[in-house]
Amino acid sequence: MGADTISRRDQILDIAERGYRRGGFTGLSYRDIAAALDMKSASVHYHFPHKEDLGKAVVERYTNNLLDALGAPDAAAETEADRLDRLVGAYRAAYTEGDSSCLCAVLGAVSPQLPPAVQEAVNRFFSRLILWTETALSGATRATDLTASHIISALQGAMILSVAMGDARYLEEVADNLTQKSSS
Amino acid sequence: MGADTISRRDQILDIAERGYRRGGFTGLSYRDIAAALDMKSASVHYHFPHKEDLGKAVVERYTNNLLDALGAPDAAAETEADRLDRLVGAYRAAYTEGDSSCLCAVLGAVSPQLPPAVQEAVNRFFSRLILWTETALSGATRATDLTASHIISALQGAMILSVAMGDARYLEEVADNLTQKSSS
DNA sequence: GTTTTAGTACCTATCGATAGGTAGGTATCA
DNA sequence: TGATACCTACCTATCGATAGGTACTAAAAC
Repeated sequence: MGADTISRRDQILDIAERGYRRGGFTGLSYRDIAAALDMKSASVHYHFPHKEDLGKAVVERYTNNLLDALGAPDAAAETEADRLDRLVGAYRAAYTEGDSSCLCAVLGAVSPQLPPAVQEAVNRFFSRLILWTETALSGATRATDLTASHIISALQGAMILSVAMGDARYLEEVADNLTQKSSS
Repeated sequence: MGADTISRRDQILDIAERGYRRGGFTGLSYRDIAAALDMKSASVHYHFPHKEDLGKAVVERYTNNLLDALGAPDAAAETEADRLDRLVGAYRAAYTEGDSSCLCAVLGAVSPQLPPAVQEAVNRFFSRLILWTETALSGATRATDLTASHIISALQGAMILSVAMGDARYLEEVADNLTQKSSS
């Protein structure tokens, strides 16, 4: 397959990511995915034999994409405020992309009910994101006195609030609040 | 039925609340509820004809219970810090009760996929909670400079983080952070 | 006082639909 | 030939919901 063509596997992951973010793990079936791609559900099984495989792959890809987008948490040429801006920007972008919640908030909220591999992948998402944030904010410039847990919680919660209320302003307000704190 | 006996209707609501908080709206079936109460699913339909009816009733009861527990947001004999403590305490208690997320965060995260009446009830939960918080913090003593949206977002997000990570410390940390801010 | 009615609260049986998954098959290509 | 990537057909299981039924009770009607 060409470099410019999205593989079928990635197409499935795209649909699944969007579907899980909108409706949760049980809210999207293999048949839904198949229909969206004009194929049959057995073919989805070909790429991902069990739903747990798919869920895990979706979360891992989402995790890697986010951390790639965030970049290094300790690059010498930037401030903590720069990094915090990038984190907040990633959340804004994720909301804008589909008016939906963060994948791992949706899944994490019902974590104990998830298949084990998916649960572990969600756990790793948060561990890595919190570590990134702690590292990003551990420099000398004290961009904010809020902890990494607090920032991630606020962003995740604000995203859900905006989805629940159908209004981006809640996330915007919290995002501004977090980044303006870094200016004060 | 006696005042000390829980009605069948309330038993169903209890099971549904717990089930939805743990597994989301699609994660709990009428048959699950029936099995938990040693009855048949048609009997659940007797009390709540459609799943939408049940979802709405669960959210409304949850909303009323929380706001009752929070009490008046503007009683003269207390400080803003008292009220913030009460809000944070309610979240702590909710987590402790079942190691699960806030009902309306779980539902709100996938709000557009919910039946309309459930979605509206979730919307009303957040509207009322934010209004309560704004009112509680609108006195002269400036207990915190965080907005109501920020506080609710942080608490909701932290609760989900604790569920996802299987560790109460995340919620504890954010809760302490919010209430210690009010002391400074 | 007895019978009828209406309401409550459950049940059995069933429907159509959906869901994860499997076995066996076909077509293509290197 | 083997690998890849799809398909048909089917399985078991589950789900929201419905129709018709039973049992009980209190109140109304006779």
